[in-house]
Amino acid sequence: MPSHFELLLTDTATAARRGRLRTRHGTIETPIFMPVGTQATVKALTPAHLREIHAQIILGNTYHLNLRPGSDLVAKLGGLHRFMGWDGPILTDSGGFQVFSLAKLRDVQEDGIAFQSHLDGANLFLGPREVMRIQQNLGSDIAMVIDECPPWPCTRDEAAAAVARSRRWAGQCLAIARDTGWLDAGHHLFGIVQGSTFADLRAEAAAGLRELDFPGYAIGGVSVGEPEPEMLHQVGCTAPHLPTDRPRYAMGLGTPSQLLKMIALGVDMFDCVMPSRVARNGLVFTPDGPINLRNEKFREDPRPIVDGLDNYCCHHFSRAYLRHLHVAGEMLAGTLLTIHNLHFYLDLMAQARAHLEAGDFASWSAAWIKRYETGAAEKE
RNA sequence: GGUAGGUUACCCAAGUGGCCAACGGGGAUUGACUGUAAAUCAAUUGGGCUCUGCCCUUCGAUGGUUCGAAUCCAUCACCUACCA
Repeated sequence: MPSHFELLLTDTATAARRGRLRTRHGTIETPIFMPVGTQATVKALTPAHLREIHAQIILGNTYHLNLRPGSDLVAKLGGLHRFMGWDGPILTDSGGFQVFSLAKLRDVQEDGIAFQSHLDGANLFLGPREVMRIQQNLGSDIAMVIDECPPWPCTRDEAAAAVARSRRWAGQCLAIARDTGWLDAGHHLFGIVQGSTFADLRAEAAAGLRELDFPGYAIGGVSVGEPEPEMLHQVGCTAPHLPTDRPRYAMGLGTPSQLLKMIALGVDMFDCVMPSRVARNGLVFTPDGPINLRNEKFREDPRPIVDGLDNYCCHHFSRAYLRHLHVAGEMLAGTLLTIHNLHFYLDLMAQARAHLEAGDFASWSAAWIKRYETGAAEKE
């Protein structure tokens, strides 16, 4: 299979990579963070905002969009890009994670997963055939295979079963993508490595997917409640088993410092609801750690969240004003703080790319992480 | 001047003899948030401590009844409505 991924360089001191991925809607420079837009919107932002903070690619969600408004409707209206007014690349998650997050409404069967809609209780079924049809309807630039994402902790038998099932489903998804001309048309399909906390199962899962030859590979089954060291360990022992000439995507992660640590482990792509969700809850990121703008100490703080950071929020507004908006329940707070947090993440990735090119990624990253985790922001 | 009702913690507001430092809201303070059922959720909100409990001070003010009062009685202050 022709690769649309170009590995520009690999760091000498770490396993970090600088890459470039071509999609139907544009080229993505990696490492990259992808803002999450589950329901055909990155909550609180317009596509214009996303452009302004230099978002390269965003996420959508198969499960949610198929439930509402329905993928047939989206297809009828010209596909997800036109529907939501975003002409950049879109990656759609398959809904496998919803098996985990909506566990009470789930029944994992051999050829797919039976869900009960969290909206109205209607029965819904997602298998390889369904998720591929939905993602084709949506017109995803990068589709994800459907996988089984077991909770943490889980037994070795459960993890092994999830790996086997996920591998089988991955093969079926890939066959559909090939047979329908989806891949030839320039769309991508990523396989997902499961295996929970069992390194050998993850190696086995990676090998199995590698045989199938995917355009890209994701590390799944993380950010499901496990402690951070465990999460980093699993990412670290999965990445080396993935082909170097394909993009690697750690699903659902992470904090700013976690991102840098995972870049050093050889991961190229990330997505996480954290920056957008916590923004709406008043938490914002700074180079000195996160701060909770709701805190009384920011009541009269005239400074921007991050002095000198080049985004609309930091250019125009004080912490005192942003705190006021949030405390008063004004919806503009969600917009401005989301702009800041996502830009902070995207800017961090841009810095990482620059330092990879400059050859000083390791030292820069170590210093950045040290400053961030020292938590000077909280000690002011 | 008369009659009736009212005065509870930052605000609103339950509670009419012991299970009351006092329900419930709001506000405030703090925390959580990792492939989004989240503009959500949780804790705290009289003071002190040797803090899964104990002590002190509080329900307009003062005095009283009672083993025991936010709850009953008396007087006073203020608020509201109606009558003069």
